[in-house]
Amino acid sequence: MELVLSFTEENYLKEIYHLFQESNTPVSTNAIAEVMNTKAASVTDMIKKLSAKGVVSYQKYHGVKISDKGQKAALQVIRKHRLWEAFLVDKLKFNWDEVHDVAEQLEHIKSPLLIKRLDEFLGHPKYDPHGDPIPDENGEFKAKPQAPLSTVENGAEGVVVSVKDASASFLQYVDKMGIYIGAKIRVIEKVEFDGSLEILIDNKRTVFISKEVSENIWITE
Amino acid sequence: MELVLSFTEENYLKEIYHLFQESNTPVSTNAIAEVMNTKAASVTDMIKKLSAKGVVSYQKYHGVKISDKGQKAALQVIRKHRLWEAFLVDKLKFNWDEVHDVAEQLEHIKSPLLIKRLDEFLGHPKYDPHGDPIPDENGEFKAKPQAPLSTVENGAEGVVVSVKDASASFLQYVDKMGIYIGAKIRVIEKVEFDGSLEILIDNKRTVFISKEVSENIWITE
DNA sequence: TTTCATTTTTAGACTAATCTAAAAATAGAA
DNA sequence: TTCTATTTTTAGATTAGTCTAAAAATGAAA
Ligand SMILES: [Mn+2]
Ligand SMILES: [Mn+2]
Ligand SMILES: [Mn+2]
Ligand SMILES: [Mn+2]
Repeated sequence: MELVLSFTEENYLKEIYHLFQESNTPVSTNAIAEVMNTKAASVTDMIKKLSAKGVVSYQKYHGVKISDKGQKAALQVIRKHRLWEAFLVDKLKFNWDEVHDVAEQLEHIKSPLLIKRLDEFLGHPKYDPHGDPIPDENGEFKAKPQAPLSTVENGAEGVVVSVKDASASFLQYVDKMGIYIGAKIRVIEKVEFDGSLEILIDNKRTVFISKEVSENIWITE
Repeated sequence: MELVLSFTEENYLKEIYHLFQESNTPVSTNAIAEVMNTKAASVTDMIKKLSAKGVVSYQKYHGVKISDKGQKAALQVIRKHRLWEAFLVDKLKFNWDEVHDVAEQLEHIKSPLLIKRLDEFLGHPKYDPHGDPIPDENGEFKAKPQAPLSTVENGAEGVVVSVKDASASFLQYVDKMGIYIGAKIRVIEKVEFDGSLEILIDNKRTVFISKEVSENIWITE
């Protein structure tokens, strides 16, 4: 009765976990197709397989919910992804924009001993290079209280805690702006019209960022 | 025109490389089936694919030879396998009998930067935990001159350079006998009847090993 | 409460990797 | 040189994951 998921099943489950976390309501077939870069028909097939394995519950035409069993499995994949990202940055001197694609591969390596030892080798890190929390062996984690820059008030101040887009293009842009995990940000002005922001970084540099960018940079409350 | 091999194609090619090295004659379908734990019919199918990609040359009914292109590709997989084994032992404190299965997975991770950095992180190791040489980025490597214990004369002496079986059961047995890479071995007596050996390890301990075991332990000449 | 745009599922095909069973080719013994 | 045991290939299925096109269900507007 041991749960074994394929490479592909793990990827679907991980995305379903994230989507379910965001809304706490059943996840639609189309939403999954979107993030997985596949077609709705493929998603329907996969959902049936995941449902048969008990990691999601599925009501035809009404989307999927992740089960406790599925949640546990998803969190172990996420744990591996983030531990590997930490390894790549801390030990192999990768930049934070170079790690995601490699971690997408490494997260599927099956070896409990490897993850245990990697975690020890890294000193049990609590956060990955993007500020995301690393679940422990039981799937437990604690995210720092945080809010997207896009929702804070004029004049508000905080420290960058995490970034929510791991794409190389986004992270390289963030680098160029002088923004990093731990940077001190003050919102100078929020433009009503388009939601763009003028911000002061580390009391030194003023930059303008779009609403879209500000939604992906989260600071302490 | 860039060569892309699937996970499975890489595994076939690696084994074809090893088999071709051993004999320097065309490798038979059955020989491949044996080491790949598949059936001859599956091998024939795969050989056609590898041939279409130019990594092997194939004469129907007369076996396959690996091409230069194939050799290069195989050596890069072998390089990754051995680098990961070195990482697991040197950094994550794995025993030498615990690394092979994990390395079988890790060797397929696609990221030139990862391998470059891993190699640097490990200090450009020349040999893996089993004494096998690690090819460099150009596929070049130098194995130490060595011969299997089974072929040396009575009274011969040497230092263990490598072991040729990476299975956990073999390596654990080798451990128990007190044999390791670097151990000094003297052949006390070779039994004509079954080829078994009585050997002295590090001038301290005398043990008996079968012919089969002695074929997998290689010492300096 | 009916209509219809949108979403979801089904049907049928395709590719990669595998299998079994049968046919074909090879090579060594007679 | 012929026979035949063995090896190899082909034929036809199967499974996982994907697709397109068509059918079915949903739900919100009229
Ligand atoms: Mn990531
Ligand atoms: Mn991350
Ligand atoms: Mn190995
Ligand atoms: Mn090895």
